[in-house]
Amino acid sequence: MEDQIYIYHAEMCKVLSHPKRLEVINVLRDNEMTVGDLAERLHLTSANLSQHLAMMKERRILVSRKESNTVYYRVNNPRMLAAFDLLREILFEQIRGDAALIT
Amino acid sequence: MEDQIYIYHAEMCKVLSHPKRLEVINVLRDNEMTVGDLAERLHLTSANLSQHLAMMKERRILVSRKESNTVYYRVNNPRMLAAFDLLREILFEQIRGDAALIT
DNA sequence: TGTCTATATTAGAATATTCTAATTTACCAT
DNA sequence: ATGGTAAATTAGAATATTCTAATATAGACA
Repeated sequence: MEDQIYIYHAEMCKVLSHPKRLEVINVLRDNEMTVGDLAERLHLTSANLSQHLAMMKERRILVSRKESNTVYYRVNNPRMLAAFDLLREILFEQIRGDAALIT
Repeated sequence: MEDQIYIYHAEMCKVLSHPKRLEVINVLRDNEMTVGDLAERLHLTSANLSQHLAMMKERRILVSRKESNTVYYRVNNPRMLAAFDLLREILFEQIRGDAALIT
């Protein structure tokens, strides 16, 4: 069903609709990182971050690998970064437009 | 602040995180439409649709024009359609990958 | 003015999301 | 085995989102 695609699409957007989850994507843009390092970088508790990561992994935005005790996460698909960047550019364009109105 | 960009970005994604709002974007891809026609097409009450439209207009995903009694909505920026299409393609790619695993 | 039609707004109940704190699991080292 | 460390899971309170139903607004026209 066509409806189902909209539901998947919406679910994907929902995962992207949290500032910290977006920051995870951006920080993992070209490096994998451990949960601990990410938690420190984003100022999140590792419990809370684990929840965000699980959600992103479930939607296959991220993948992980385990090395002994620590888990490394990375972005699964570079096209997701392209989508991230495109939306961000649209936002910048809007903000630039607003600034121009004020001046 | 850099944080503020993530917040804006997340808010934009939140608006995109509802199947009916995504359907609005797709249906308005190359036509403007009245609230009534959209409501019928999407099987929504016009009250509920109005709420979705107001939200999308506030984030400038949509713009409207009024002609006497009726209001026409359209997509504000074609790049938003590009972002829509890109994410949708990533989803299709994922789903194709899943299907391949099953076969 | 009064009425009709199209859209918007508001209030509130049902549901979903988010964070914190506590517990659990997995793996390593002694 | 025991203890230590990294990450994941669970429960639950606080907050946010969504829909429905009722009301309000704006414009057309008799």
